[in-house]
Amino acid sequence: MKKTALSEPADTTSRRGRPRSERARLAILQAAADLLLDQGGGQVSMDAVADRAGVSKATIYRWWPSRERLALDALLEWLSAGSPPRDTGTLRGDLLALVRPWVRDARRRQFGRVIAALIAEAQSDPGFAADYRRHFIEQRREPMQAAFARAIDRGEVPADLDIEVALDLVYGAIYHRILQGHAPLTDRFAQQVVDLLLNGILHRDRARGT
Amino acid sequence: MKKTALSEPADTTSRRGRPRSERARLAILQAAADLLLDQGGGQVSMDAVADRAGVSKATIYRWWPSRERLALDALLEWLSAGSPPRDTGTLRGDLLALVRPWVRDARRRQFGRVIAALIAEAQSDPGFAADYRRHFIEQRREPMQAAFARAIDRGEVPADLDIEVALDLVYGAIYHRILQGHAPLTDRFAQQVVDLLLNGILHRDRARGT
Amino acid sequence: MKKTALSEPADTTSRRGRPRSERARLAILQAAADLLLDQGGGQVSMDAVADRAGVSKATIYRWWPSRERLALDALLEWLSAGSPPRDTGTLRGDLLALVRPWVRDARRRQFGRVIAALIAEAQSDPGFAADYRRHFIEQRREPMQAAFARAIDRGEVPADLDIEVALDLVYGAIYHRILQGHAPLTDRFAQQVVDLLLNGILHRDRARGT
Amino acid sequence: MKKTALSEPADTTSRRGRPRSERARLAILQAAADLLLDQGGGQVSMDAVADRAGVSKATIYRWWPSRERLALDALLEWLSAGSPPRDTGTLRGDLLALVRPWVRDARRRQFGRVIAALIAEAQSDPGFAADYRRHFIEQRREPMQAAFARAIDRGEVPADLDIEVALDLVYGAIYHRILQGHAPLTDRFAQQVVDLLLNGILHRDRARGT
DNA sequence: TCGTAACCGAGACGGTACGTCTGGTCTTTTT
DNA sequence: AAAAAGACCAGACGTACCGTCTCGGTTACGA
Repeated sequence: MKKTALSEPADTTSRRGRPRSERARLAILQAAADLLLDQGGGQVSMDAVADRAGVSKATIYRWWPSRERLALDALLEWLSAGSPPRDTGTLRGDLLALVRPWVRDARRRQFGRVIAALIAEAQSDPGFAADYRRHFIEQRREPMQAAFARAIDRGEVPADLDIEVALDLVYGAIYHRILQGHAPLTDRFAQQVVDLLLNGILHRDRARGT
Repeated sequence: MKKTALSEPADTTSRRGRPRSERARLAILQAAADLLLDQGGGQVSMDAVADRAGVSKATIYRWWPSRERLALDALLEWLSAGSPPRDTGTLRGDLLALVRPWVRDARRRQFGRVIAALIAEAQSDPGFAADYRRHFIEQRREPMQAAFARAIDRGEVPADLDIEVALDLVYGAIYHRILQGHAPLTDRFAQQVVDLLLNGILHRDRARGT
Repeated sequence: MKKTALSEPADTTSRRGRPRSERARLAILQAAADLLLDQGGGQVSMDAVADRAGVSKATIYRWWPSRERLALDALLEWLSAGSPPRDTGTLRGDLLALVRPWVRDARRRQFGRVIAALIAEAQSDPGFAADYRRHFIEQRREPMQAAFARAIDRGEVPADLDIEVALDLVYGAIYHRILQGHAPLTDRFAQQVVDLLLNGILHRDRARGT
Repeated sequence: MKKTALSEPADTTSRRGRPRSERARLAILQAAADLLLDQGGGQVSMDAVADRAGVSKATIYRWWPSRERLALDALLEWLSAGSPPRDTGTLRGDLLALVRPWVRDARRRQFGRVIAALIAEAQSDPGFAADYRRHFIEQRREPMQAAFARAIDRGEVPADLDIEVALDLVYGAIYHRILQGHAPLTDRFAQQVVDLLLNGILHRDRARGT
């Protein structure tokens, strides 16, 4: 299913009048995505999108309520080839399978800028925050929650583990590097994060390597 | 050390000309901090600050190159009562001593908005990003790095621990909750993060491979 | 012909998009004219005009490139009730018919200030100078040139008269009093100027009345 | 006597304290004159003069009350080599002797701009207007008034001639060309103005050459 | 001789206005 | 009905000067 977009006008079962131009819709999303990933979040002005898409500003505002909503939609369209979650048999395998593609996406062009702009907007627009969390955050947390649940079923981890906290450690660390940029975001880093979370950092009673 | 501000005129040993008005400086920082923490990052317009501080825009621009630099400076001034790092004797104690005050600061009024706005700006202004990291990120990482180093000295954790990754797990998790707002940021959460990092999440009882 | 204004959008045969608001145009010109003639040329700040007209500055700048262009346009609108040139049958009558209304206009409120400000601006803005001359200077010179031409046809003055110089004597004297203000600008003065120009100041050999 | 300047501090008979720096005074006047005649009247900002003269703004304001006063003073200093009025024996000779040097001065670099700016300022500053007229206008009218008086004594022109109007015709025409710039200001023009004024433009009974 | 009054440089300060830009809305004509 | 065009209001942006002020340092008179 392609259209998870936010631009649906409520219900659209009534079919009166001129139908919506698919050409315009795609041009707008494409222009927005280009601007997002080339110039960064701050450059997605409605004027710029309208200009680049050959579309009038009013047309954009008819379907998207704000710049950020459009940016989110464009980004979702662009990311939509999401990896289907896999069951590798071990928690470590599952986590790496989930984390690595995300790390690779996040390393792209101006991804940090885009995410940062979305987060910033989410701080002051509750409506947008809800959409953002649902489409961006929860969508990635859910498969990882399932992986943890499977690990509990397998007896790999204690049943009283607070899964939410564990998720925050994994995604938090990755987001931290994306946003703060104090150190590079590598595959090796992703692996280190997973291993540190699984094993902890304290010495064990008996010799146990990382 | 009090004045870590960004508005210092280099060195100022030459004392020619009218001296800078401390009154104006404080009024500006206060006004900026108020606006930041009351309305959120996006409301710190230069006009608003100038108006509220009873100061001319030109005076602000003489000392701060941009809105964001001013916001950062105001925030640093506001946070300046930093807790001096303590040595509690255990890594767990040290981490909690560092993390808890930060969590409490971060829970305040519109802190998330402010941080988010600063991060967003740092994405596209390298000069600002450098200042932001130096004054905001590194300043908090350093005492925690020292805590980890002490733990290694004590033999509490393996000497080959990658401290940077450990830091990212702790601060990343906290920042994640600050910014994404998907779950509350409590003292209990801070403790869970520390314990999970220290002990890992895997069962300990029996022999366990990686 | 009413609209000699400078704010015409070239040709505008294409009628796409929202049409220009005549209400805004008139409000701007009225506000500018009021400020011009009440406070004098220097007080026509764009902010003041925008404020008084209840219009955004951007709207003004869309149609007028500069404060001075706007001032000129407002003044032309205000003066537009121009006297149609008359043929009185004698050069003296024609000149007086042309000069007297101009003298009366020029005696109004802060006319000198306004003209002086326009002239000052014309010195350093060639584009504005062209408009200024075309709409302000030439518009008044042309009917007087015609009057002189008719006088030559009638044999009233020599055919080799340099009309331009004669015009400069008449209008120069009037402008001089407007701008320098060293003596009052009266109807009597206008008549003296005309008579002096017509008869010269040297004694005539034999009796010749004024 | 060289110093007709406006910057005299009242009376200055008390000679206490540091005497005024002649070096600074000259640097300021020179800088102002340079800016006036190179860039035109509008560019004589106090900051620019202070900068170019290597002097503090406060020093300028201590001796000159405003930008325009300084500009006038600088210009007078620059023009000071005034031609002493001559008696050539005929009115025509006297007028040409007075008008020609003035025309040559006026043709220089940015003279029009400078005069226009002074006139514009004089419209709204009565104090400045008085100085301007005294030093600029009257200074040039007086010798011409004397020339006309001599012509009346000689019986060259009627005793009831209104000299002020005659002066306005001559100077008005020249100023008109300086300020409006609709036609060049040549020596020939000056001569035409004088001759037209002397002889009038109407046909005479008998042949009389220009 | 030496205090002191006036000067000078530097430059920060509160202001005003500039001209530009973007966001979001509104009003037409065209499809 | 929807799209395209584009005018509109609102208001922040960063800059340039204004004229005032507070300094510290420097003359050169006059007690």
